[in-house]
Amino acid sequence: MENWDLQAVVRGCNSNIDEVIEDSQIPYFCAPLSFQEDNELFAAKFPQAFEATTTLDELEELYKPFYPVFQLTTPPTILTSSISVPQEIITQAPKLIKNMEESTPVRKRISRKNQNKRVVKEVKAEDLFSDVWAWRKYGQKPIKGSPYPRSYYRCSSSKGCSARKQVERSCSNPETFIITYTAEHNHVHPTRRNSLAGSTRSKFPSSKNKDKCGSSSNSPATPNIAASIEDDREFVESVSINAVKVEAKLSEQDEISKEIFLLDTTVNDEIFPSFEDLDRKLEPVMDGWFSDEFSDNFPSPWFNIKGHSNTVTGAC
DNA sequence: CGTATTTGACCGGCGC
DNA sequence: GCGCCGGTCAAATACG
Repeated sequence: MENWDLQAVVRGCNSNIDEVIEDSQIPYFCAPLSFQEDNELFAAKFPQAFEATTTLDELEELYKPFYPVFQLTTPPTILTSSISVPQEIITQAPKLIKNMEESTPVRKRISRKNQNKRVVKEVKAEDLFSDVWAWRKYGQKPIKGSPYPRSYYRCSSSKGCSARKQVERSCSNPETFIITYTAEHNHVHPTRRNSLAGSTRSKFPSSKNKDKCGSSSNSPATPNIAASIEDDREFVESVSINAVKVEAKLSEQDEISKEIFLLDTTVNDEIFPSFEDLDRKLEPVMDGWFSDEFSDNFPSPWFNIKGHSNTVTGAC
């Protein structure tokens, strides 16, 4: 435990918050946001993700056949898991994605000047993981003026995604956490999260472990290319699958929404369990922890939820 | 063994 | 120019 300057602690509290969004009821886990809410929230937080770029436009053109949802016709069509991806998509998407990566080279270090897109949220501990994105922790630093360290996460849903997330316990209200999102996701909502209950480490199925049915037609390219194609296929599928969800949510019919959401998880049941399963498994873990260890052990360890891939740990 | 997390080192921005 | 500080990297470690 470090000996922190109390004055600095007081001075540092919330000093850098550009915008605090009270969001104590993020409904991502089992009751996903309505599409409208979801989309508006996403657009508000990551406006750049909605800006058209040349390459994205090309991708959009490619994907158009897969999301009639965005030009919704009535009644909503319930797509089945037999969604197929045309060969031209499979062959062109990797090139476009590669072009996108080349046109926006990954920066080794993001200049702080470029971090103007910052969204700050203050959430309760139990809402820390109610996030549709998959995050991978890459650093933790003690912050001057705060008794709690700040954890740094990057989006692990997509390679090359520059989205970042910082999590730190609020020193003014230790029961809440301040989450700062920087940069934006360069991909659609993930079709999976790495927050699988019951397993500390998430298992993104590696490309080599994927089903061989869909890729059987692919010639035995080099492993890297094969993996890339598989990744791109997954990305394309995620677009169409999310389109199904979008359509369902726009229909404003809960039952249909549920069905289609279930369909989505069925399509991806190799990849991650349904949100219902996820919630069911997570519930006792979270309940037990927050009622016992969390209160008993705070603040040392100030926060440590084992068994969750979005684990935030730290010590003073 | 593969993948996620931890943690010390390093780098760049910024204020003095 | 120098030092502080926040953010990121990457090797080591942990874990299933």
